[in-house]
Amino acid sequence: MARAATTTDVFNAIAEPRRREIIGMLSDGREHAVGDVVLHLRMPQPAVSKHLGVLRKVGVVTVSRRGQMRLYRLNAKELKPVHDWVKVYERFWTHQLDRIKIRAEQKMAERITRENQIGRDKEEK
Amino acid sequence: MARAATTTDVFNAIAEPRRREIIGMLSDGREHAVGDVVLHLRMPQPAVSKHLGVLRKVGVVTVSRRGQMRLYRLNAKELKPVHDWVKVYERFWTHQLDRIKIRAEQKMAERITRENQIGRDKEEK
DNA sequence: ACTTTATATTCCGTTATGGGAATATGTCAA
DNA sequence: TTGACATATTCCCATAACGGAATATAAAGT
Repeated sequence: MARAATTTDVFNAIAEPRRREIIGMLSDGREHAVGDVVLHLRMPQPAVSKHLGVLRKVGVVTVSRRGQMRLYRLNAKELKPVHDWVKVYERFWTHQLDRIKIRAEQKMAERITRENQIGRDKEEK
Repeated sequence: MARAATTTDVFNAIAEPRRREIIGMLSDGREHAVGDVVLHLRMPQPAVSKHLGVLRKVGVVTVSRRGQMRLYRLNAKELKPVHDWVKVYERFWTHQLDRIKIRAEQKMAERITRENQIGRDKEEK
């Protein structure tokens, strides 16, 4: 196997900086035509279409037609898995207090590890 | 050009499910030997070493040596960019109130778009 | 019917990816 | 030193990624 397809999950989809830019442009919650994105982000049209295609397959955007244009809209709830996943690590950089707690836990854990190690050493003797 | 290297930024690094698993295992803030990861996540050792290598290059983990083993520790603050980025979209799925507000904004935006469209149609006549 | 206009799709080339297997490096222990 | 152990690195493979250019589709306008 090679790499997992980008159309597989959201994490892969947002790995592309340009796709994140597109998402950012859609973050106003409004519909945007492909041409808008091309203009604002100054990307070649085929690139935009492709990236939007990826985002659509993952569900991060939805499409609707209006005349000859296609209007893309952000479906942000599909980003929730990313948020949920990374939220777990928030405590590592917020709140001095948490940081102290984490430190304490680490020290404790290390001590136990050390003691276990010593215990094992003795047994092996 | 192909894709940006995974070792380039965090978003690419966490795109790999297995790497997310490894990060998850390190989320206790303690040091873990490569062998621990191999055992707990049941991945072949070279795979683990490679993934840890990627995470280290991005700065998500740090290494230290203890005897013949290398102890990896999570450096979670490197995940903050991801958190910051995705936090922007939190409002889309939390709080009924926000959702209503967003809806209202959308309707309003659509009306304006529609009116502009009509305006343009008239001018072009 | 023909021509713009808007968007999608296809083809191609280069490059990186992740897995597996084998091998290298480095450390401890007898 | 020799050998067991822990981890890293290398090589090869199949795959898919992006970008660019060209082309296809499709809707509107004249």
